[in-house]
Amino acid sequence: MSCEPEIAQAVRDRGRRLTIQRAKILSALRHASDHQSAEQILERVRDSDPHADISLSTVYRTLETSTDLHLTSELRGASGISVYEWSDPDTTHHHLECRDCGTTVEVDLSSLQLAEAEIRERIGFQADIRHLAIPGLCADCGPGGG
Amino acid sequence: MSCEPEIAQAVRDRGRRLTIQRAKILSALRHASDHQSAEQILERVRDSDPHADISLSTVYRTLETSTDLHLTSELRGASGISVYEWSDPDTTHHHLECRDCGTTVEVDLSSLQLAEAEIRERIGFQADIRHLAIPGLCADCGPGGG
DNA sequence: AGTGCTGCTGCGAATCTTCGCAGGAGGCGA
DNA sequence: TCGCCTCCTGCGAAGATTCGCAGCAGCACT
Repeated sequence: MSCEPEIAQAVRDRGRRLTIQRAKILSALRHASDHQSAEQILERVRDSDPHADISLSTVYRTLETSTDLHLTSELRGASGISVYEWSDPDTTHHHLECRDCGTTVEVDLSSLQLAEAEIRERIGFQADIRHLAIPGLCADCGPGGG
Repeated sequence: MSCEPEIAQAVRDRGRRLTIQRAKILSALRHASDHQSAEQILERVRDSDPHADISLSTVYRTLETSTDLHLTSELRGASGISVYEWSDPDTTHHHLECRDCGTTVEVDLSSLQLAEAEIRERIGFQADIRHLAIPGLCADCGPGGG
Protein backbone atom coordinates (compact mmCIF):
# COMPACT_ATOMS: atom_id res chain seq x y z
CA MET A 1 0.00 0.00 0.00
CA SER A 2 1.27 3.36 -0.90
CA CYS A 3 0.45 4.92 2.42
CA GLU A 4 2.66 2.69 4.49
CA PRO A 5 5.72 4.92 4.20
CA GLU A 6 3.48 7.71 5.34
CA ILE A 7 2.50 5.77 8.45
CA ALA A 8 6.11 4.82 9.08
CA GLN A 9 7.15 8.42 8.83
CA ALA A 10 4.40 9.59 11.14
CA VAL A 11 5.41 7.10 13.82
CA ARG A 12 9.12 7.86 13.57
CA ASP A 13 8.61 11.60 13.39
CA ARG A 14 7.07 11.41 16.82
CA GLY A 15 10.05 9.59 18.29
CA ARG A 16 8.49 6.14 18.40
CA ARG A 17 9.83 2.99 16.90
CA LEU A 18 8.28 1.51 13.83
CA THR A 19 7.74 -2.17 14.49
CA ILE A 20 6.21 -4.74 12.18
CA GLN A 21 3.25 -4.97 14.53
CA ARG A 22 2.58 -1.26 14.57
CA ALA A 23 2.84 -0.99 10.82
CA LYS A 24 0.35 -3.80 10.29
CA ILE A 25 -2.09 -2.63 12.93
CA LEU A 26 -2.09 0.97 11.76
CA SER A 27 -2.29 -0.04 8.12
CA ALA A 28 -5.30 -2.23 8.85
CA LEU A 29 -7.08 0.61 10.58
CA ARG A 30 -6.00 3.09 7.92
CA HIS A 31 -7.75 1.09 5.23
CA ALA A 32 -10.86 0.23 7.18
CA SER A 33 -13.90 2.10 5.97
CA ASP A 34 -15.26 2.78 9.43
CA HIS A 35 -14.36 2.43 13.07
CA GLN A 36 -13.22 -0.93 14.32
CA SER A 37 -12.89 -2.66 17.65
CA ALA A 38 -9.53 -3.98 18.80
CA GLU A 39 -10.66 -7.49 17.99
CA GLN A 40 -11.80 -6.53 14.50
CA ILE A 41 -8.49 -4.85 13.81
CA LEU A 42 -6.65 -7.98 14.85
CA GLU A 43 -8.83 -10.01 12.50
CA ARG A 44 -8.06 -7.66 9.64
CA VAL A 45 -4.36 -7.95 10.28
CA ARG A 46 -4.61 -11.72 10.27
CA ASP A 47 -6.73 -11.73 7.13
CA SER A 48 -4.30 -9.63 5.21
CA ASP A 49 -1.31 -11.59 6.50
CA PRO A 50 -1.93 -15.07 7.88
CA HIS A 51 1.66 -15.21 9.10
CA ALA A 52 1.13 -12.25 11.38
CA ASP A 53 1.18 -13.36 14.98
CA ILE A 54 0.17 -10.31 16.92
CA SER A 55 -1.32 -10.34 20.37
CA LEU A 56 -4.40 -8.45 21.39
CA SER A 57 -2.39 -6.65 24.06
CA THR A 58 -0.22 -5.20 21.35
CA VAL A 59 -3.26 -4.03 19.44
CA TYR A 60 -4.51 -2.19 22.50
CA ARG A 61 -1.10 -0.71 23.24
CA THR A 62 -0.56 0.38 19.67
CA LEU A 63 -3.94 2.05 19.59
CA GLU A 64 -3.25 3.83 22.85
CA THR A 65 0.08 5.06 21.56
CA SER A 66 -1.23 6.14 18.20
CA THR A 67 -4.12 7.95 19.83
CA ASP A 68 -1.61 9.90 21.91
CA LEU A 69 0.16 10.63 18.66
CA HIS A 70 -3.10 11.81 17.09
CA LEU A 71 -2.84 9.22 14.36
CA THR A 72 -5.99 7.48 15.50
CA SER A 73 -8.84 8.25 17.81
CA GLU A 74 -10.75 6.17 20.29
CA LEU A 75 -14.47 6.24 20.91
CA ARG A 76 -16.03 4.68 23.96
CA GLY A 77 -19.64 4.56 22.99
CA ALA A 78 -22.64 3.30 24.87
CA SER A 79 -22.06 -0.24 23.60
CA GLY A 80 -19.38 -0.63 26.22
CA ILE A 81 -16.63 -1.63 23.83
CA SER A 82 -14.15 0.84 22.44
CA VAL A 83 -13.84 1.46 18.74
CA TYR A 84 -11.00 3.13 16.91
CA GLU A 85 -10.63 4.96 13.66
CA TRP A 86 -7.92 6.49 11.57
CA SER A 87 -7.69 10.16 12.35
CA ASP A 88 -6.85 12.57 9.62
CA PRO A 89 -5.41 15.55 11.51
CA ASP A 90 -7.01 17.99 9.08
CA THR A 91 -10.55 16.78 9.47
CA THR A 92 -12.31 16.73 12.79
CA HIS A 93 -15.70 15.18 13.15
CA HIS A 94 -17.93 14.07 15.95
CA HIS A 95 -20.20 11.12 16.45
CA LEU A 96 -23.85 11.56 17.35
CA GLU A 97 -24.98 8.34 18.95
CA CYS A 98 -28.67 7.73 19.42
CA ARG A 99 -29.31 6.13 22.76
CA ASP A 100 -32.49 4.54 21.48
CA CYS A 101 -31.63 2.90 18.18
CA GLY A 102 -27.86 3.04 18.48
CA THR A 103 -27.36 4.65 15.10
CA THR A 104 -24.28 6.83 14.79
CA VAL A 105 -24.04 9.86 12.55
CA GLU A 106 -20.89 11.83 11.90
CA VAL A 107 -20.91 15.62 11.85
CA ASP A 108 -18.46 18.43 11.67
CA LEU A 109 -19.35 21.02 14.27
CA SER A 110 -17.91 24.46 13.97
CA SER A 111 -19.29 25.48 17.34
CA LEU A 112 -17.02 23.01 19.04
CA GLN A 113 -14.06 24.90 17.72
CA LEU A 114 -15.55 27.92 19.42
CA ALA A 115 -15.63 25.87 22.60
CA GLU A 116 -11.93 25.11 22.24
CA ALA A 117 -11.22 28.80 21.90
CA GLU A 118 -13.41 29.62 24.87
CA ILE A 119 -11.57 27.11 27.04
CA ARG A 120 -8.17 28.38 25.98
CA GLU A 121 -9.00 32.00 26.66
CA ARG A 122 -10.78 31.52 29.93
CA ILE A 123 -8.64 28.84 31.53
CA GLY A 124 -5.52 28.43 29.48
CA PHE A 125 -6.38 24.78 28.98
CA GLN A 126 -5.47 23.53 25.54
CA ALA A 127 -8.47 21.35 24.80
CA ASP A 128 -8.43 18.67 22.18
CA ILE A 129 -11.99 18.36 20.97
CA ARG A 130 -11.51 16.44 17.78
CA HIS A 131 -13.55 13.31 18.11
CA LEU A 132 -16.35 13.17 20.60
CA ALA A 133 -19.10 10.63 21.07
CA ILE A 134 -22.15 12.72 21.82
CA PRO A 135 -25.19 10.90 23.18
CA GLY A 136 -28.76 11.92 22.46
CA LEU A 137 -31.80 11.07 20.42
CA CYS A 138 -31.81 11.00 16.65
CA ALA A 139 -34.53 12.61 14.54
CA ASP A 140 -36.41 9.31 14.21
CA CYS A 141 -36.34 8.39 17.90
CA GLY A 142 -36.82 11.91 19.30
CA PRO A 143 -40.08 13.61 20.28
CA GLY A 144 -40.81 14.74 16.73
CA GLY A 145 -39.90 11.48 15.01
CA GLY A 146 -41.13 7.89 15.02
CA MET B 1 -31.22 12.76 55.04
CA SER B 2 -33.80 15.17 53.84
CA CYS B 3 -33.13 14.55 50.20
CA GLU B 4 -34.07 10.89 50.19
CA PRO B 5 -37.75 11.51 49.46
CA GLU B 6 -36.54 13.64 46.60
CA ILE B 7 -34.51 10.77 45.21
CA ALA B 8 -37.39 8.37 45.73
CA GLN B 9 -39.71 10.69 43.89
CA ALA B 10 -37.29 11.16 41.01
CA VAL B 11 -36.95 7.42 40.53
CA ARG B 12 -40.67 6.71 40.71
CA ASP B 13 -41.61 9.65 38.55
CA ARG B 14 -39.66 8.04 35.78
CA GLY B 15 -41.52 4.77 36.06
CA ARG B 16 -38.81 2.83 37.86
CA ARG B 17 -39.07 1.00 41.12
CA LEU B 18 -37.51 2.37 44.22
CA THR B 19 -35.59 -0.42 45.84
CA ILE B 20 -33.56 -0.31 49.04
CA GLN B 21 -30.44 -0.77 46.98
CA ARG B 22 -31.16 2.07 44.61
CA ALA B 23 -32.02 4.42 47.46
CA LYS B 24 -28.75 3.67 49.24
CA ILE B 25 -26.60 3.82 46.16
CA LEU B 26 -28.07 7.08 44.92
CA SER B 27 -28.01 8.61 48.37
CA ALA B 28 -24.34 7.72 48.75
CA LEU B 29 -23.51 9.37 45.46
CA ARG B 30 -25.76 12.33 46.19
CA HIS B 31 -23.79 13.17 49.32
CA ALA B 32 -20.36 12.54 47.92
CA SER B 33 -18.39 15.70 47.39
CA ASP B 34 -16.91 14.63 44.07
CA HIS B 35 -17.12 11.88 41.51
CA GLN B 36 -16.76 8.31 42.67
CA SER B 37 -16.00 4.97 41.12
CA ALA B 38 -18.44 2.10 41.41
CA GLU B 39 -16.23 0.50 44.04
CA GLN B 40 -16.02 3.70 46.07
CA ILE B 41 -19.77 4.08 46.00
CA LEU B 42 -20.18 0.55 47.29
CA GLU B 43 -17.75 1.33 50.13
CA ARG B 44 -19.71 4.41 51.05
CA VAL B 45 -22.93 2.46 51.16
CA ARG B 46 -21.31 -0.11 53.42
CA ASP B 47 -19.79 2.54 55.64
CA SER B 48 -23.08 4.29 56.19
CA ASP B 49 -24.92 1.02 56.71
CA PRO B 50 -22.92 -2.06 57.61
CA HIS B 51 -26.01 -4.21 57.19
CA ALA B 52 -26.29 -3.28 53.56
CA ASP B 53 -25.46 -6.25 51.38
CA ILE B 54 -25.34 -4.86 47.89
CA SER B 55 -23.46 -6.39 45.01
CA LEU B 56 -21.18 -4.55 42.69
CA SER B 57 -23.33 -5.59 39.73
CA THR B 58 -26.23 -3.74 41.26
CA VAL B 59 -24.12 -0.65 41.70
CA TYR B 60 -23.22 -0.71 38.03
CA ARG B 61 -26.79 -1.36 36.97
CA THR B 62 -28.18 1.35 39.20
CA LEU B 63 -25.69 3.84 37.86
CA GLU B 64 -26.53 2.90 34.30
CA THR B 65 -30.23 3.31 34.97
CA SER B 66 -29.87 6.59 36.84
CA THR B 67 -27.65 7.97 34.11
CA ASP B 68 -30.39 7.18 31.59
CA LEU B 69 -32.75 8.98 33.95
CA HIS B 70 -30.39 11.97 34.08
CA LEU B 71 -30.04 11.65 37.82
CA THR B 72 -26.33 10.91 37.58
CA SER B 73 -23.68 11.14 34.95
CA GLU B 74 -20.83 8.89 34.00
CA LEU B 75 -17.34 9.94 33.01
CA ARG B 76 -14.92 7.57 31.34
CA GLY B 77 -11.67 9.38 31.76
CA ALA B 78 -8.20 8.45 30.63
CA SER B 79 -7.61 6.48 33.81
CA GLY B 80 -9.60 3.67 32.30
CA ILE B 81 -12.08 3.37 35.14
CA SER B 82 -15.46 5.06 35.07
CA VAL B 83 -16.47 7.60 37.68
CA TYR B 84 -19.94 8.84 38.45
CA GLU B 85 -21.39 11.95 39.97
CA TRP B 86 -24.73 13.28 41.05
CA SER B 87 -26.17 15.33 38.24
CA ASP B 88 -28.19 18.38 39.06
CA PRO B 89 -30.34 18.82 35.94
CA ASP B 90 -30.09 22.61 36.19
CA THR B 91 -26.33 22.83 36.16
CA THR B 92 -24.24 21.44 33.36
CA HIS B 93 -20.51 21.37 33.56
CA HIS B 94 -17.68 19.72 31.75
CA HIS B 95 -14.44 18.16 32.84
CA LEU B 96 -11.13 19.26 31.41
CA GLU B 97 -8.70 16.43 31.93
CA CYS B 98 -5.01 17.09 31.46
CA ARG B 99 -3.41 14.17 29.70
CA ASP B 100 -0.04 14.99 31.24
CA CYS B 101 -0.66 15.50 34.94
CA GLY B 102 -4.14 14.03 35.13
CA THR B 103 -5.64 17.03 36.88
CA THR B 104 -9.31 17.63 36.20
CA VAL B 105 -10.95 21.04 36.18
CA GLU B 106 -14.65 21.67 35.91
CA VAL B 107 -16.02 24.38 33.67
CA ASP B 108 -19.34 25.58 32.44
CA LEU B 109 -19.14 26.16 28.71
CA SER B 110 -21.77 28.26 27.05
CA SER B 111 -20.44 27.45 23.61
CA LEU B 112 -21.40 23.83 24.06
CA GLN B 113 -25.00 24.87 24.33
CA LEU B 114 -24.50 26.53 20.99
CA ALA B 115 -23.28 23.19 19.71
CA GLU B 116 -26.46 21.51 20.93
CA ALA B 117 -28.51 24.09 19.05
CA GLU B 118 -26.38 23.68 15.94
CA ILE B 119 -26.89 19.93 15.99
CA ARG B 120 -30.61 20.20 16.49
CA GLU B 121 -31.08 22.66 13.67
CA ARG B 122 -28.83 20.99 11.15
CA ILE B 123 -29.62 17.35 11.76
CA GLY B 124 -32.60 17.15 14.07
CA PHE B 125 -30.56 15.18 16.54
CA GLN B 126 -31.38 16.05 20.12
CA ALA B 127 -27.91 16.04 21.64
CA ASP B 128 -27.32 15.71 25.31
CA ILE B 129 -24.07 17.54 25.98
CA ARG B 130 -24.23 17.95 29.72
CA HIS B 131 -21.15 16.28 31.09
CA LEU B 132 -18.21 15.71 28.85
CA ALA B 133 -14.69 14.62 29.66
CA ILE B 134 -12.54 16.77 27.40
CA PRO B 135 -8.89 15.77 27.04
CA GLY B 136 -6.07 18.24 26.51
CA LEU B 137 -3.21 19.98 28.24
CA CYS B 138 -3.66 22.22 31.24
CA ALA B 139 -2.01 25.63 31.57
CA ASP B 140 0.88 24.17 33.57
CA CYS B 141 1.63 21.29 31.25
CA GLY B 142 0.97 23.09 27.96
CA PRO B 143 3.48 24.91 25.73
CA GLY B 144 3.28 28.11 27.73
CA GLY B 145 3.42 26.52 31.16
CA GLY B 146 5.87 24.37 33.16
C1' DA C 1 -53.95 -6.20 53.89
C1' DG C 2 -53.59 -9.80 49.94
C1' DT C 3 -52.27 -11.05 45.19
C1' DG C 4 -49.96 -11.04 40.81
C1' DC C 5 -47.09 -9.13 37.36
C1' DT C 6 -42.71 -7.95 36.19
C1' DG C 7 -38.72 -5.39 37.08
C1' DC C 8 -34.68 -5.83 40.18
C1' DT C 9 -31.06 -8.26 42.68
C1' DG C 10 -27.19 -11.47 43.78
C1' DC C 11 -24.28 -14.69 42.14
C1' DG C 12 -21.07 -16.42 39.09
C1' DA C 13 -19.25 -16.52 34.57
C1' DA C 14 -17.96 -14.15 30.47
C1' DT C 15 -16.00 -10.32 28.17
C1' DC C 16 -13.16 -6.33 27.55
C1' DT C 17 -9.03 -3.93 28.82
C1' DT C 18 -4.88 -3.17 31.41
C1' DC C 19 -0.65 -4.57 33.77
C1' DG C 20 3.96 -6.90 34.94
C1' DC C 21 7.70 -9.33 33.44
C1' DA C 22 11.24 -11.46 30.71
C1' DG C 23 13.05 -11.65 26.20
C1' DG C 24 13.44 -9.63 21.33
C1' DA C 25 14.20 -6.01 17.97
C1' DG C 26 14.44 -0.92 16.23
C1' DG C 27 17.44 2.80 15.62
C1' DC C 28 21.48 5.63 16.92
C1' DG C 29 26.40 6.14 17.07
C1' DA C 30 30.87 4.11 16.00
C1' DT D 1 27.89 -3.20 9.30
C1' DC D 2 28.17 -3.98 14.64
C1' DG D 3 26.75 -3.23 19.32
C1' DC D 4 24.17 -1.14 22.81
C1' DC D 5 20.38 1.03 24.93
C1' DT D 6 15.70 1.00 25.44
C1' DC D 7 11.42 0.55 23.83
C1' DC D 8 8.17 -3.05 22.35
C1' DT D 9 6.11 -7.48 22.30
C1' DG D 10 3.87 -11.87 23.87
C1' DC D 11 2.15 -14.19 27.50
C1' DG D 12 -0.48 -14.79 31.40
C1' DA D 13 -2.83 -12.80 35.14
C1' DA D 14 -5.39 -9.16 37.19
C1' DG D 15 -8.77 -5.64 37.07
C1' DA D 16 -13.06 -3.50 35.38
C1' DT D 17 -17.54 -4.07 33.47
C1' DT D 18 -21.35 -6.66 31.50
C1' DC D 19 -24.41 -10.65 31.03
C1' DG D 20 -27.61 -14.72 32.13
C1' DC D 21 -30.43 -16.85 35.23
C1' DA D 22 -33.28 -18.02 39.09
C1' DG D 23 -35.58 -16.09 42.92
C1' DC D 24 -37.16 -11.86 45.52
C1' DA D 25 -39.78 -7.71 46.13
C1' DG D 26 -41.99 -3.11 44.58
C1' DC D 27 -46.15 -1.41 43.22
C1' DA D 28 -50.82 -1.38 41.14
C1' DC D 29 -55.16 -3.30 41.82
C1' DT D 30 -58.54 -5.25 44.70
